[in-house]
Amino acid sequence: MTTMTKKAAAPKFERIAPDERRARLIAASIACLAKGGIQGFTVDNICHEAGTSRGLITHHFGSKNALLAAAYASIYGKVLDNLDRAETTPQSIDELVDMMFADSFLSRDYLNVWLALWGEIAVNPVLQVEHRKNYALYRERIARAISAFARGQGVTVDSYDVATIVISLVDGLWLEQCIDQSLLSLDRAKDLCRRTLTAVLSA
Amino acid sequence: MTTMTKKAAAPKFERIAPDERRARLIAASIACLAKGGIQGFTVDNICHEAGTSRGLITHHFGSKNALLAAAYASIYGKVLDNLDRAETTPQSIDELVDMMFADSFLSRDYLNVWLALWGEIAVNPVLQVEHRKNYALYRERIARAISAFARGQGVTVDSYDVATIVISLVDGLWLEQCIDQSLLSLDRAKDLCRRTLTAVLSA
DNA sequence: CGTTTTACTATACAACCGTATAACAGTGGG
DNA sequence: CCCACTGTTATACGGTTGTATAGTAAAACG
Repeated sequence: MTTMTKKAAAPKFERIAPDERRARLIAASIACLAKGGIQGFTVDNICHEAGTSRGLITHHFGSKNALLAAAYASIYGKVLDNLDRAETTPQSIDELVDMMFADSFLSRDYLNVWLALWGEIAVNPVLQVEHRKNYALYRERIARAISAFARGQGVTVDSYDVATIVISLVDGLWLEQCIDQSLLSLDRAKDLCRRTLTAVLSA
Repeated sequence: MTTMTKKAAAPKFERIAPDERRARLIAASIACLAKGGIQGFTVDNICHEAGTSRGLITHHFGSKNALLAAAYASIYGKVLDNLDRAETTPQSIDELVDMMFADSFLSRDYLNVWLALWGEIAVNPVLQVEHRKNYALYRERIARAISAFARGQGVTVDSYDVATIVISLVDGLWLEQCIDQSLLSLDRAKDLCRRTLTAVLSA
């Protein structure tokens, strides 16, 4: 009664464009994955993190699993975008290494998300499809950069092999740093990567 | 009535030594992790896989999480044992590589277990402790093998750096093979590892 | 053979899981 | 200004979660 004056009656919820809402739910999903791994990826957690009610996941994505796939696509998309945005072909080993680690600035939380997703990919067909698509693009780009760089140096390499080595190495280093950050700093990881790349490319 | 003859009255359950029962529950846990990742690691799944009732996990381990830690310890213990059992110091790059991949014969299922556990380590303090302990021992042993091998070749290296590189590379290669087995065969993984090791050790 | 111990089963429990459903409310078109 | 549309909430649902509890049964000990 007391507040019953006709004063614009504060809206009971925020109504925003579907795309924007989807983006927020994806962001919340990533936050949940970072905090609690795949087990933290629950409807309750996500919607609480996003500040919405539980119904929106179904409404905007159809299912929780579809949201997971969308989140994965979003993350990988950002990585690929960063790779595309990177200027030209790397002119030095250092630039090549920086390119490989361009996304790791996103901190430990971000790495935990990858780890959580990787564990799920192996047992989740929908994620598997999403992964395959993106990984192929990723390796393609890394291989191209390596190929261009090697050509500039007058060296010939099987760029796909080298790309696989470097990607695996970086993933492995991330893994270690992510699991126990006292073992490895970003600088040391870059250093080890540089060292390996130098050796492999000059062999 | 018909079967009411006093014929030793088949026992209603199998009563075995606690150690043996724990081992079986751990084996069942690993099977569940392989099949469904960390989300497949549930009391119901594990006990059904082990052929027991649900009460035994609490009885023998105290909690599900303690069982998970025990399973991780068991897996890592097997890896370390295999490493110890390996003859002497590797005499060639090939032997070194074989040593690194000695456990991967345990197939894709086995790799899925690692992946599931890795994703959990980052967010599970109990697993984190277990991991740190075992990883230190693992790297120690790999570094020692590399050091001994390098000495035999008359090369001097920072064996810990090289160990970190190799372990990361192998983990990364496992990762890829595990996520999408169409990308990488064991032979090719070994080959890439051999190539990297050769390059790094001769630099 | 009777007693004690404890491995084991069965069940109960509250909390949480993902999704389906219905009602509500903000927005744009007429 | 009213209506249709749909983004949003609230709730209900059956099923599953991990653990605590109570009772059963098998083996060990005297």
